[in-house]
Amino acid sequence: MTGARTYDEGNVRLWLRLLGTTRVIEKRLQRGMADKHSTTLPRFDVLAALDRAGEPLAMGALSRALLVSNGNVTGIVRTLERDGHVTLEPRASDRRVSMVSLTAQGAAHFADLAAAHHGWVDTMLSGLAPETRASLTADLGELKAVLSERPSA
Amino acid sequence: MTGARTYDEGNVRLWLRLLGTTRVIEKRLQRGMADKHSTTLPRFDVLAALDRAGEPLAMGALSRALLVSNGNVTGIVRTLERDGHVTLEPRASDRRVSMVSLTAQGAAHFADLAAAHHGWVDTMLSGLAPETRASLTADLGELKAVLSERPSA
DNA sequence: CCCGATTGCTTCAAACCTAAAGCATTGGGA
DNA sequence: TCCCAATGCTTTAGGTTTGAAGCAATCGGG
Repeated sequence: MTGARTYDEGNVRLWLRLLGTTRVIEKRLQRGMADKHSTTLPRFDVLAALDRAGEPLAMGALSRALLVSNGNVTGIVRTLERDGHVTLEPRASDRRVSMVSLTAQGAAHFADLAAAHHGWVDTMLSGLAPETRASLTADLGELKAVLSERPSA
Repeated sequence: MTGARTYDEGNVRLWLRLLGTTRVIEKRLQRGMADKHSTTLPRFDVLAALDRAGEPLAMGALSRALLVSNGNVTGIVRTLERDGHVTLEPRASDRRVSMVSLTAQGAAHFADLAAAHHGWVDTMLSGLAPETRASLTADLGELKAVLSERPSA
């Protein structure tokens, strides 16, 4: 006998598969960013958030959008600023707030990165059967909803 | 007109969902490990690999099992050794190799962590419909196979 | 108006992570 | 036997990440 379980083994199996596949894809993207464009995924994520917003964002808005800590964004934005991809300026109406803007150079850089990123993702996932891709996308949407309903585990 | 696409938008959408759900779960587990057990996921991963193997593992075997760099394992194992959870010893037949063993304390510690970890995962995923869980698990298996077929993007 | 709480961000210590360089050991060919 | 390439690990520099402490600016009650 294996004794009474206090948890369902199937859920752990699902989690390990989710984690495993995500890590493999993420490592390949990370490697591509480093090898072909001398940058990193976190920097790409910040540029993507700014591009998506279409307007300057506060540091706090960035950290909420990316699900990372405030201090983390400070460091990443600092290197992006050093490399000329973004500029920082206090908001006139509240000087505590630092607004981050994409420069023309940053926007052009991001366009390159996004094209490469999308191409890599497409290459990696294109071997998947269309119906598998559809059901994965739908099921992950359901999972996301389940996770939202129970915010704190 | 949007012009000819060189990639399929649906693949990127799937990737973003995969990444988003994985990050949410991972952050909660990370938080739980820190708050309830004063440890981290990478440390847990190393202990899990040793427990799973059931015998001492070389540093290189650990880094391959965890998909992380060699130097990374060096650092994590160093802190685990400092805290008395593992011991390090050169292999007699080849002194270049460092064998990592779980101590009794490390094994007991891991048992606690594993129970908590499985409980958290079970709680987070238990809201999922059984058939959704089954199809997710199966589809992720297919995705994993697809990724294995094309090792380098 | 004033002062204490709040808010937005930065700094800090500790840990994680990688690629590249370095060190020690091993093994194979001349 | 000797040497040198290959192997296993560690070190290093640079970047990512967090939580907590700290600083500056703002806001609100008295």
